[in-house]
Amino acid sequence: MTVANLTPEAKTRSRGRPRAFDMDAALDAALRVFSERGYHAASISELTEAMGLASGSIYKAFKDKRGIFLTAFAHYRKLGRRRLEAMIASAKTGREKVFQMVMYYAELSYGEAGRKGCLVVGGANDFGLLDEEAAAHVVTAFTADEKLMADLIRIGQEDGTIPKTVDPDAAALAFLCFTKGLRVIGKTGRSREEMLSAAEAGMKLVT
Amino acid sequence: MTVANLTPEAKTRSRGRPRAFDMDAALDAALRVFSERGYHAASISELTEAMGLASGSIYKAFKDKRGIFLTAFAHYRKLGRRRLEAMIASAKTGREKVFQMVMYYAELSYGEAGRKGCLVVGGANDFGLLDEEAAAHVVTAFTADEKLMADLIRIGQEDGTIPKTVDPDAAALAFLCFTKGLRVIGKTGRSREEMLSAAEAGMKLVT
DNA sequence: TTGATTTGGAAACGTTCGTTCCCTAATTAA
DNA sequence: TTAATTAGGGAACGAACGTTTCCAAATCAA
Repeated sequence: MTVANLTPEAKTRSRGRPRAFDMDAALDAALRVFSERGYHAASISELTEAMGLASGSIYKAFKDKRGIFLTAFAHYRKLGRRRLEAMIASAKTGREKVFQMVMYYAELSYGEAGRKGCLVVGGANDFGLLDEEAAAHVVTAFTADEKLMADLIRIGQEDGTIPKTVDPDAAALAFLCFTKGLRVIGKTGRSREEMLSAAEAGMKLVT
Repeated sequence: MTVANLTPEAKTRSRGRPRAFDMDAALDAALRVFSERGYHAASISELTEAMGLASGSIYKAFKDKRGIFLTAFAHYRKLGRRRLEAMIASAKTGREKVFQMVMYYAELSYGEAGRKGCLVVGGANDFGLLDEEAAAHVVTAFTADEKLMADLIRIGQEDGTIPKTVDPDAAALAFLCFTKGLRVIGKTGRSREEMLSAAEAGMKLVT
């Protein structure tokens, strides 16, 4: 959003009063509100309080409530993807990578993180009919996850840790459902042990 | 709600003007609004229009918006459970019963029904923090599903169609996540073929 | 220094929300 | 018939919502 200009004078400070707040911290706060309360139940008052900004400032930085959400959503995806890829990179075989991905979601699906919930899953629920654009962002997020999982499965099939009889696309979609379902159930307050044993059971999908 | 009295004069009509609208039809309409829009985004105006009732009448029949939701929620559960049990009853072996249960959700997870979404999944998203009572109803619904699935798995283990090596509780929770995840992904508009192949892949959970 | 530009913040705005009130209609009990 | 009771419906209400406006503060360009 900042530094979009790539011409020679790119990094020069823009004119006018400089932004005083930390954008990432503000988005983290917005994220928290949106995922705990959902898009519609999150009010501007809650957002201003959590972000530590007056409504006028927010409306200058983002154009409206939807803009706050969409920006926070992109921020959320970026952070999540980074963490997920780090976990996957730590695994050696394809099967282990798949397991790490499942574990990533399982670890987010209990306790406080579980109760906060997933912004993408919440978005799928909040933008069913109207707002095609927001819904498209949700689809993009799901599709990226699904494709990543399919790639990991194929890696496993090449290194021999996953049977060639598995249909990578069908299994990837099944995993997508499974991991997003973990996040749904996680909102209802399950224990770490339950979620981890469900994750282990889920690995049967690549058998 | 009506006919709660079981004393001798049970079935006598209550005093005052009798209810003119069809309660089940009204709840069906409320259901549609709530699952398409979510609890918070569903306005009383939308509900009155869909239910064909004035706001005054609604507030007399249910005490408030929350009351409409809770009643519609119970109605939804009753209908769903009935359909689900019918499908399960049509299957002979435990494994086939599990498959029918998975198929039940897969068939609800594409096209129009998919876009409408699941009221229980939606409820899990809409009542995260506040409203402990509503959240408890969601937990009850999930738990019932999970228990039913665990029972079906045990049936399969007794009739020999599901390996005894499967942990029924872990697998049931995994199936719960998987089927609720189907409903989440179903909101984004997948094809019947995709969902059915995901359902088939999901059956690996009882392997 | 001056002017242009942008941010920060608080107050104010119009709208819509959930809810209540009140009057009329329909039914039972006496 | 009359009184009591409950449902139906629409108008009205206060509150909260998302948004806009306006002014002071901070920075850059000249």
